[in-house]
Amino acid sequence: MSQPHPAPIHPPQPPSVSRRRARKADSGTLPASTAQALAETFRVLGDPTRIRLIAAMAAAERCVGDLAGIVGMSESAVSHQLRMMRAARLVRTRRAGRQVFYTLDDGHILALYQQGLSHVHEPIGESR
Amino acid sequence: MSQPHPAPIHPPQPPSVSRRRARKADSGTLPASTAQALAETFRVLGDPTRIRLIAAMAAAERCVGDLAGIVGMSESAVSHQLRMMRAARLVRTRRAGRQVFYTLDDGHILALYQQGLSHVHEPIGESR
DNA sequence: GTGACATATGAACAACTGCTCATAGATTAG
DNA sequence: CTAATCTATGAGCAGTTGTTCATATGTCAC
Repeated sequence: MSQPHPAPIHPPQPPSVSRRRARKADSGTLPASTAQALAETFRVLGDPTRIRLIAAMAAAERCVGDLAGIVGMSESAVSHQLRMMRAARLVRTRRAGRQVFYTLDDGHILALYQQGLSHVHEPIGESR
Repeated sequence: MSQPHPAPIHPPQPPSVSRRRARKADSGTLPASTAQALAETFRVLGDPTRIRLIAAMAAAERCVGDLAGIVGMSESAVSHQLRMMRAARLVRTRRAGRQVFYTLDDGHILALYQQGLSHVHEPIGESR
């Protein structure tokens, strides 16, 4: 806290050289590796093409060619994206002959997608 | 579908010039604007610094200086990030004297954060 | 008004992203 | 084996991102 929050008194403070943390091993901090991993998950979700791929897979298991058709991109571009999504454990693969079918990795991914949708569809005045 | 999915028969097909969509106005597609908005939300969540800011605000309302201390970055850098997060409607502001306090915009953001955490903390074998 | 503090903003730049194109690998039919 | 099909991968490059630094704005004490 840079200044005493509760009581709105604002005395000019000494240089405040050493910025204090809010607490010590406090709530509000995350292990760096956790923050990294979580950000990585959201980062991969944070692209319109990949969101459309997620949407397509939320409806059904899809092969690469189908996904390319659905999002209107080259199979190469889609394959690159799927590779990233797989590395981030957003999707799983299943091979069937020449085709490789992609599905959402687990319920958490679907839940994230749906939770995100409910935020986006919210009126600008918000629920609080 | 590039090939008949249900029955795993793989006859060599004609050039398949026109890639067919999976269906017409099918499930599995999203209005472009929705995909864009959803991706934007996830994109802003997709950075370790911003995730740590979210974590800090999930615990309590915070002013810019505190947030800078918590994540160990300059107040300028944090202010830039908060501006982006505000534009994406992830956070709200409240001014109190010289300080500006930031909080998560609504319950959806907290839910996304927590849902993401539960994905990240999952064993690599997944819940299926 | 001046000075101190808290926050915001613009420019600049290295680092990264997402696509295309060419090529390689994997699988199956004949 | 060869040819066809489906998918994966590497290089290259325009566009974007996250920081730093300098500067501006806002608020309060005096």
